Amino acid sequence: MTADASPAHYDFHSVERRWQEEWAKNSVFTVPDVPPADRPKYYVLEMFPYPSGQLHMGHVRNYALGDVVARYKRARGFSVLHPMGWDAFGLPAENAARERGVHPKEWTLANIAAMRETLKRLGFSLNWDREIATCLPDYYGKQQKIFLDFLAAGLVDRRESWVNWDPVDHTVLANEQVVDGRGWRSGALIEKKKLSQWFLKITQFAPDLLDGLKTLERWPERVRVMQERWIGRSEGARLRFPLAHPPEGLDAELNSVEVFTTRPDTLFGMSFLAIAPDHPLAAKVAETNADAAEFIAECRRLGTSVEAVETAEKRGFDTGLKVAHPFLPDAAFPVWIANFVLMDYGTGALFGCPSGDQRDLDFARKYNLPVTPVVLPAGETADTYRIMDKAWTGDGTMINSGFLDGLSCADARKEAIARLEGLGVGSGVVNWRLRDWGVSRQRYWGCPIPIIHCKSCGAVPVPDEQLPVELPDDVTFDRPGNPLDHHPTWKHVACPKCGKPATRETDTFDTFVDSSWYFARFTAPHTATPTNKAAADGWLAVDQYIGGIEHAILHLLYARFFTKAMKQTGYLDVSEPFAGLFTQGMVNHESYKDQNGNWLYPEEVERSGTSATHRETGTPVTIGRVEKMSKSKRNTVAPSAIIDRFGADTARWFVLSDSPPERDMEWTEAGVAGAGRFVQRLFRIVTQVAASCPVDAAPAAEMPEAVDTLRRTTHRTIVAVTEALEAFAVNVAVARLHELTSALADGERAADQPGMAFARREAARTLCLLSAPMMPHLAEELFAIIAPGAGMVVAQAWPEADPALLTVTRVKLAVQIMGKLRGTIEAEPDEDAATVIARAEAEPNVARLLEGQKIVKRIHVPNRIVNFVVAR
RNA sequence: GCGAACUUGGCGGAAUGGUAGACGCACGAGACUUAAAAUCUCGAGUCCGUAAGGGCGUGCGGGUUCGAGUCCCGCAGUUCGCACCA
Repeated sequence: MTADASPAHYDFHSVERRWQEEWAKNSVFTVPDVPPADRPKYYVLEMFPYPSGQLHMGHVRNYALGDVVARYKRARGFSVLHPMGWDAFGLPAENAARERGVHPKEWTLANIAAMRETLKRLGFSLNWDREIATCLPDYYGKQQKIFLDFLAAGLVDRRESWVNWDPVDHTVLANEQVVDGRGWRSGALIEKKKLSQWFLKITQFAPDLLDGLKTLERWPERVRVMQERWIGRSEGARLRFPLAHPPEGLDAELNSVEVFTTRPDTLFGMSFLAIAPDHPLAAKVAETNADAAEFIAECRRLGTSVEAVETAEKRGFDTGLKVAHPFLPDAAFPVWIANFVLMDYGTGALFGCPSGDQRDLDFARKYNLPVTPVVLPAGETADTYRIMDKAWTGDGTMINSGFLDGLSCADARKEAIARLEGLGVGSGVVNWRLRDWGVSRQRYWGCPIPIIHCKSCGAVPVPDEQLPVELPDDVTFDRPGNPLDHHPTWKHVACPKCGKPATRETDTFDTFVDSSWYFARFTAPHTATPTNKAAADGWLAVDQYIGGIEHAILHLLYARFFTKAMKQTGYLDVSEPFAGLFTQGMVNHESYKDQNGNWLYPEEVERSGTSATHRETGTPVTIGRVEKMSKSKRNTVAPSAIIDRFGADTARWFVLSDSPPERDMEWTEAGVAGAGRFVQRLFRIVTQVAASCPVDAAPAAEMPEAVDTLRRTTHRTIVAVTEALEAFAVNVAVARLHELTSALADGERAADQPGMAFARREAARTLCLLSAPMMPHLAEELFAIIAPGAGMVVAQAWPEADPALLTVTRVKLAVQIMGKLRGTIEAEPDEDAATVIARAEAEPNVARLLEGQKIVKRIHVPNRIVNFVVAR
């Protein structure tokens, strides 16, 4: 499809390029680092992309939506910061290096260039001077500085931690890279291995991160709920169970087992103590007990696969050890190693109360451990109450519980904690599910952790003047493991403290670190320090953040943590990075398969009605599900190809048109084509108006009906589109613009009436201004034609509706009998009730149906409805 | 298992408790054309009826109300998130 030369055809290629150049030439989207004081600021940010090589439709939707907000707010008089950058570190670059021999840096920078090109063709109102790429030393060097400041502030820790180790690739894998217990790439059986790792102490901020959620009113409720659960605050008690007969040579630390419980009220129902397979005491037992060692090894193998966790039955190993009970001096309870106890939560040990916890009950039944009911539900009697196969987790009255008998569960919890504290063996505590954030990755393509390991001085921070610690370019990927480790010289340096030979840390940061502060860097991307305080304080928080729901937990939580930690270290002054969050839906597409079951690209398929055939071979094609665009299903549509065929405005208009932005949308050929037709139609109509209605056309004092109707539609549309955009209902705004377009086209029929030329120009001009956030190029082009000399659309204020044209002159009311519609009548606005009701009663169809009925009630809702209630 | 969201024509969807289906896509009829494309006009929830009009309609069952897509209770289905959290 090529643009033809006829004047009625809109040549989007040249027009779009021209306006993009015009905007760039005039730097219209440039804002200073410190927001100007004369206008309110507005910071719009979309989640920056990973430079995979090609922009996809999800990006187009995300950025089109952000651009609507940015351009709208600009028109409303805000000074808008709208930057773009690249989340440029990460594994795919290393994979490309290993598979195709391209250097990760080259690969990444080439991808960025390609994607930047496509983004620019889409005409987004981005401040390109602020572009950043996380893989450049200018960015990651500042990140190293922040890390060292966090370290000095006590927000960083180095400790041993379990990782998924791939023994073939010599690398650590993320949980999602372990499939069925094997490495996703090598297929090797994954081992659990302990490595020294750097941790960011996000748990220090757990209460702040939880409380902060309450202030995030413009976040989706479900995201807040997900984060709340992830942080996982719970109240309970910690207490120690001393070992009755500690084995010889046991560390004092292991003489007792510490347990966390939310149910200290049920302590008298205890029948065993269970520890995690990774618990230090389990390891101690395994030293001398081969069976225990075998059991632990088995648990670890199972632990790696997700399905195994789902279906694994509760299994345990009796260590033979016994513990004493703080409230029952005469009793002793067995210590089991159990596969359902998590080392990561609480203390890695629990006391089992089978009557009050389903897991404990299942475990007790399996191993014939005693079950003592301690909570009596209302309506049961102690003598006859038995626990069968369901534990009672609800409220009730304490029984079989010594000094707690007769208390409610809540009172018993308080009393139990008081007693534990009195005995000095435990206390009430708040426990958090949130764990510290391990940020070490054994990879090349990431931000180097700025630490030097010295045999005498330990882990020494790289001095500020030696920052950034740059990645060496001369690396090879011809053998497994981390290239930084194999590099002949890079890691060998002098210790900054003592000057003796030492080695650099060869781990790099988790890439989530890179994206945890980029929004702050955008406020002053060229400053020598990580942030410029005045810029950061001036622009932050981000007023509207837009991205996919897949980042609901990790990215958003880490960014919130970084903001609080950066506040503590003096980099900025806000507590929350994103005041408003919008999560947009995915872009889906039909998928296609040929007769042999191979996926086909949309452009290989010829659709006709409900069936499809292969474009070249003519063989039948199976139309599959509508699902997320993905390379593996080949159901992708490349934005650049769409821009080639239809132009940027059409692509943008379509992704904004039909579906509400928070929901998934389906990309269809017919849909884009329809959007393309609308672009052409608008162009035709507005150019026709410009040609036939004089520029100096004046409004008429007395407007004929058609003129009045068009002007009122114009002004009502201003209100409707404004409301829709404020509510993020872009699809509704699009619908209202369709309506105004049709009304404008209708105006031609009454072209000769007094004031119509003015009304049509007004409608056309308004249409340009209102559609500019969605179709900025077309809006500029048409505005230049319809409003010569008025300057660019990007320099115009958002239109204001004339209140005089928003009033209604006549209203149509529905007339109901018993709530059923029976007719409609017209009335003056706010006409008195008696007159309106009388007119309603006289409406022929209503009168007919009311014949012989007794009206018991007449309901009149002014300007809306009249409803007659009749006796039955 | 726990939690959340959603369910409206052939399709995407609209609708401060007040005329359900705006707007778009697909579809049908007509105009223009030698023809097609493009464009323009008109039509359309469904059933009965020539029509006027009427019955039924927002997943299912109940409730509140003069009036429910909208509020409340229960159920089903779909989707998403978390998942042995002591």
